[in-house]
Amino acid sequence: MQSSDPIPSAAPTHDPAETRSRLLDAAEQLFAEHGFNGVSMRTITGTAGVNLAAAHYHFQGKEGLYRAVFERRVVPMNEERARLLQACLDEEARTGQLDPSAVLDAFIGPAIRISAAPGADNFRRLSGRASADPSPEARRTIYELYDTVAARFVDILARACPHLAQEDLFWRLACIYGAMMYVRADSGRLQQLLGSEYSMADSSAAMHHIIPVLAAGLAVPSLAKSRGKGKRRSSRGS
Amino acid sequence: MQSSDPIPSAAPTHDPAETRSRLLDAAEQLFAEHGFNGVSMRTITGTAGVNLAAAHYHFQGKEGLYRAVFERRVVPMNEERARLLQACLDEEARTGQLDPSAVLDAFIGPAIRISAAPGADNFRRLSGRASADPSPEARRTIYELYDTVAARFVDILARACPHLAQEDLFWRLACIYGAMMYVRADSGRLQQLLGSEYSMADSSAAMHHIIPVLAAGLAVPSLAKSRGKGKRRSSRGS
DNA sequence: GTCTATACCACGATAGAC
DNA sequence: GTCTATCGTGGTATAGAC
Repeated sequence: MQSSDPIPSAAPTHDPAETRSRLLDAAEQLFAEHGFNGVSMRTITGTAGVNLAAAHYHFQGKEGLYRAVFERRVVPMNEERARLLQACLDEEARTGQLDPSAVLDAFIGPAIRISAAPGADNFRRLSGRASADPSPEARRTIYELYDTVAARFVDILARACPHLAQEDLFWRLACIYGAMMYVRADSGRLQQLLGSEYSMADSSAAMHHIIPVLAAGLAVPSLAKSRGKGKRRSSRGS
Repeated sequence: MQSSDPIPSAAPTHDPAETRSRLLDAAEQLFAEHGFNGVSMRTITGTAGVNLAAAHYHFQGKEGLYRAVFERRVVPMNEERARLLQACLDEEARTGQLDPSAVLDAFIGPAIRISAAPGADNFRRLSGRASADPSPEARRTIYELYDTVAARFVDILARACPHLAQEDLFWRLACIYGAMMYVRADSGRLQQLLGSEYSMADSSAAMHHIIPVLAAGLAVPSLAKSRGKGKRRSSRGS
């Protein structure tokens, strides 16, 4: 090649990809340990060995960095969720049956097994806490990343549980989401209370124990006080 | 009165009790909305109409104020929990039976119904988030307030579920705590996903739906891979 | 396009006047 | 018991070097 270099990343002062990933790794760890508002950009950039303003250049500030930390992990996780949910639907097309346990597995599994990805253990705790932790604005930002697949999950789960009214579904999902987030957040509270050494980082144990318990909760008959009707889908008139 | 005033609280510049409660109310609301690190002492004192340094005088800083917000609500809540748990034990002494549902009710009920107390609705969300939200140090501080009664609950629940190994108990408690905290934290996520208007602030609906679901989860037989033994207390070999 | 140096205002905390 | 002044540090923004 001659003087005018058509390859933009041929010889940058520093490697941008390296700078970005160093920032993401440091931010992931520190956000997980101290929460969004509990860490300073100066601490993150110091840990990453990157200049403060360079972080602003790449991520447009703290919120942008926070969001980028999530995007890196959530995008592949969503793909796995979508794939497993589709497998449930395929199974339904074949057998005419939709197993609530399989649907739970397709949604919770990727969220729990994420700690198996290299370096993602910090993200597991971070994402568990993020569902409640930050300010409403920050939560919305994160929720957006999950929205499409989460809505799909809720829809399929509702189909798998035709005995449940919308009201039932709401509260059972509270138990499902609550358990999933509590395990991901891994506060250490139960180890402390039980004086035991079981670890929530053990994703296969988590799945083995939690899915059947949540499935048993889903199997409980409707508890909706069906005054008038109050049942689910279709003509949900007032 | 002449120059030296022997009565300390006769005519203070402002009423200390008023100052304290105004600060607690403002802090409770703002901490619930934005988290510990998401609010400034200046915002809290500004909302309360109290001077910044006066807040430091009364609560020794931000952490002290945070802890005081919890103490005000948790102490009476613990008393109710202890009372209801004792009722479970009395019932057991009479009938020889310990109902897991009743034990769940005794522990979760006071935590959910707390939003019925005047002004405590903010605290419900705050306490739900606090289980994961703040830094580890701040979490320890809060956990201490719950410790005694929580340990008692775990113990009684274990007795009510003799079919469960310690390992089972660990994961079922994760579901129980997860659901309880998720309902208290009330992130608005499920309303958004379901497009429905059910409110987690409705404590009687929450109890009506959640207790039977969690109880069904407790009723699931042991899932512990009892290799060797792994079972719980005494010598209930596999 | 990538990064460094630096300046800005708000924060939590404290000392000392009233 | 309450307030003012002040200090070190936080997130953010910009100017300009490479």
